[in-house]
Amino acid sequence: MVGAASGPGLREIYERLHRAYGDPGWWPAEDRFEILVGAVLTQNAAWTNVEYALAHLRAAGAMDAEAILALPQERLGALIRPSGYYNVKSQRLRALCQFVRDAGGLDGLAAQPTDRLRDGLLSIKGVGRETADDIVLYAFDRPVFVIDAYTRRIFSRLGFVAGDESYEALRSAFEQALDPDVATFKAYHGLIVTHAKAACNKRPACTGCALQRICPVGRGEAAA
DNA sequence: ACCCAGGGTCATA
DNA sequence: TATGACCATGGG
Repeated sequence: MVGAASGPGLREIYERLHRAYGDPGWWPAEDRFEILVGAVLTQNAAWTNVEYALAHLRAAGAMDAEAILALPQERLGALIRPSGYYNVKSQRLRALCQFVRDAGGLDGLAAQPTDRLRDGLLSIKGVGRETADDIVLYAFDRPVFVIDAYTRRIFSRLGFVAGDESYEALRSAFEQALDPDVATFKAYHGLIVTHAKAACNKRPACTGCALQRICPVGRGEAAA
């Protein structure tokens, strides 16, 4: 599964990234509920745009499930407009808030075992695997490894995975290759995104980047 | 003007 | 299972 035939392991990749970028400070949020909202709003959207939307919700006093459920759909859409897909995402936010309410609030969710929590989140229309795992890891501090497009791209170029595995297969592989430490999982995903933005998502090849010789290069280009 | 971003759903085959 | 269309804004 995961693991190049030779060379550094997942743990050493993490060390290199951490050495280069420090603690990425993920997930940036003022409180736990904001992580749930941000996880939905950031779907296929730039985080800077999500910040505008989050600021609007805070300013409107709508940073909690009941307040959001009390908003007219159109009003909610207007508040989150900068994060894109506002018609879709306003419905997804409502569904998420309804789920939180039905579970007895965030404390009710926090009392659930990880599998039940994750399955519950996945049952929400508009919450897929990555969004659910963002929430489970960053808002509820459970050791699940978040897989995203960057993770696939970087680690397939590094030769750790083929890249076309199912989400669950990939998640399972990462979780079993690492000690189940929540703080490490949180930082690791943040570091992957930080690195992708800093180097591996750009052309030409990133000279002197954190992963050095094993660093992947730009999209669609062969490794040096 | 074009490309993309911290995805997910739905219809179709 | 696996493609493709669709959703929409702001920054490079």
